[in-house]
Amino acid sequence: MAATVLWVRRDLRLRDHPALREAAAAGGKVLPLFVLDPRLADEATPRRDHLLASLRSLDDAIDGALVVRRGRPEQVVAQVAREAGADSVHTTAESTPYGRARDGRVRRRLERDGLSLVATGTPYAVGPGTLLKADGTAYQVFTPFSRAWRDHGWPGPAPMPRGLRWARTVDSEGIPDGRDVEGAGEESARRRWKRFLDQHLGDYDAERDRPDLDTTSRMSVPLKFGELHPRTLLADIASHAAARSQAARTFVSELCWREFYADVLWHHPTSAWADLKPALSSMEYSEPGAGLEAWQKGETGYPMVDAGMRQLLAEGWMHNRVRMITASFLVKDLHIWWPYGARHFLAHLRDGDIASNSHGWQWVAGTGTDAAPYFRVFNPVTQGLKFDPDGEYVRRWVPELRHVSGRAAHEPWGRDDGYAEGYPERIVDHRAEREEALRRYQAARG
DNA sequence: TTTTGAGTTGTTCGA
DNA sequence: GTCGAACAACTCAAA
Repeated sequence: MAATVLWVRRDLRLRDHPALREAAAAGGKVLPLFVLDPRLADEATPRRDHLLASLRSLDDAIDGALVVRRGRPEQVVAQVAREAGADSVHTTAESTPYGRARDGRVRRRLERDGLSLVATGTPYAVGPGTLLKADGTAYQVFTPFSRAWRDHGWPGPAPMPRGLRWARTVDSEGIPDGRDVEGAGEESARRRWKRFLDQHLGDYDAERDRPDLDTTSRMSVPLKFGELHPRTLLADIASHAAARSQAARTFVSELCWREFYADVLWHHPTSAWADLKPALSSMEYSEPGAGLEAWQKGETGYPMVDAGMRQLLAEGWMHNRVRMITASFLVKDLHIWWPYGARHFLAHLRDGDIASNSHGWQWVAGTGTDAAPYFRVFNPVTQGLKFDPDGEYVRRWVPELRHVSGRAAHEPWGRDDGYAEGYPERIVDHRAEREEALRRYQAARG
């Protein structure tokens, strides 16, 4: 019997995988294919490193059955389907502008050959575009969306298919060499998740905003690559002893933010790189220059900002609270248009997700759906004192400040013990730039 | 159909 | 130190 192709993309797992189940249900062997699209795969980024490591992990888990081919998806998928003698290609639906356009091209190409592309499931508990208000339009505000999302509910995790057999009839080009990445792959993600459930979920409400404590789940990366499905996480939380706690509700709410932003992008594809709301289109921005560069390197002279930006470069990850602080600094202290910052984040984040990244930025910049009010300007010092109360996070990432003990590390200036030691002076005065930001927003609104 | 009130991850100021 | 008000505007759902 002919094989069925399972075209995997951001679903690099075996558990809770409805498209895999559908492919297996077709009756024949399943041929798992990953296409290295040169448009994405040639960029030397932390995300690519993670992708390759995760592919190796998946390939190991299925005894080397993964077929990896390089090229344009519409050509490669059709070619592999032909080689395998398949009459259908199964996949998990994608909802980003790039993914939708690509899948449309692949679908049309396959249909020309008399084959079908069958999309089952999405990387979300509730597929983007599913929830609409009573008047039939999309949600624009998080809270009503989250109520509708909870009320809608979701199915339990998909069981493993029975009698699954992998096809080994098509040659693979192999997975390109890449840096070894710690924690890539489904099993590793599951271990991290179990540890979070056992040790940290109960304190999530109290500790989630603390970048000095490594007690968040860090599930953004596994969710980005589909090493775990959010449905799995939601089911595990529902059966957890702390399921009814405020901590659990808060964690579920964070998952919902991810789903909300995917939904917004579904309805507004151009919001990936352009202001969602035209209200601030006349906003006066500063040209990115030395300020952008200092921000990117973590040399602004504001310890909390610099710690975050350096963590990003070193780890390919940044604590969510610090993402808001650093983003606010670029947009409101340096007055630089948010896509410059979003692009930098996306270039370095292992979890870089177009929907969450762009809309998180637009939330800070005040240009998005359900955006923060324009007068909400983060104070990098106050935020540091509040969420890194002992200065541990700052000292971890800004070694120049290691001799400044305690919370004083957030305000190293004006000291007579020579704090400088190579740490830059503040590139701007926050109080003055806050006023300038408010002035520009006022002018743009007028 | 229209009105009303709640919501939204912050900061600053002044009592 | 602590606390409430002010800082707008707009979406959404209930009344």
